[in-house]
Amino acid sequence: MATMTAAQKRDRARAEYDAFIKACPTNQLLDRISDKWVSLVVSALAPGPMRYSDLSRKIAGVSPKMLTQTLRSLERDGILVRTVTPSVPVRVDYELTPLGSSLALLLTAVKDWAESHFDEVHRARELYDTQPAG
Amino acid sequence: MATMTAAQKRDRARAEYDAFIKACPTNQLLDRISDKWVSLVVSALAPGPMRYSDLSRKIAGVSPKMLTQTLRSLERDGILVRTVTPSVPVRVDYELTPLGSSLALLLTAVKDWAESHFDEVHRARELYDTQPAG
DNA sequence: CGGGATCCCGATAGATACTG
DNA sequence: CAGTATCTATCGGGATCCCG
Repeated sequence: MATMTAAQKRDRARAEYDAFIKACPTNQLLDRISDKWVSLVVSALAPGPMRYSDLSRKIAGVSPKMLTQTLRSLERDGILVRTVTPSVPVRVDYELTPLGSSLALLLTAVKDWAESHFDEVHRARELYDTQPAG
Repeated sequence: MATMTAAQKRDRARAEYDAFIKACPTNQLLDRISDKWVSLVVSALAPGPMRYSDLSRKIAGVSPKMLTQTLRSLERDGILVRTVTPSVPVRVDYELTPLGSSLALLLTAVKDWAESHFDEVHRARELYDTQPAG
């Protein structure tokens, strides 16, 4: 059993760590924001409501599965609302909630940071890449 | 070949879309921020420099591989600096750069948003989950 | 039109073991 | 102590088919 000690210690550490992560709202929402499609959907909806097919056209590279999946999770989180109009061909509209709009603002802040520091990062990368191995 | 048309169309769309993504600094940095370990490392280093082993202890659930990988990419991006002290047991310190500190600030903003809206999201989720299927 | 269900694959996180 | 190398399990995500 002595050989498992280290692994088990880390296991326990991870358990505590996981609890921390779960308890921490930041990380919960961080991986929501981080999701590639989430930011695109939120940005796409920021100007106003859109239909499903409009979204899939505007976002272009997304598969129906991921679009639906993203929309559902965002709906669940109260980021947007889904409105079904039972016309002959069903019509579904998606629209940001106030919460969603505030998320859009946060994403804007991230975007601003990214844009204002992008060249710095870029230069750092080039410098790093030209370094000799040692 | 006619059967591939739809897929190929989407493929081309994805290609253009990918180009857009690559050109857009926001997305580049967004998936940096979004990375689970990045936020933890940056937060850990915010108060001051730390050694490799200190980091691995403080962050707890991380494997050496991921820690190194994360540290390297952050170093490359100019978020932190790596200082090697060739003592008898080698000593390596990691420290945030000014750029890294500004990233820490951004993460704080994200954290603030997350904390102030977490209960909203939580309520939305509960509401959503209690909805009957239809 | 707007999805749900299913299968499948490539990427990647993480464990483990070894090295300077 | 500070990593590196390798292998595997997991999973996001795309393709496809089908339903309401």
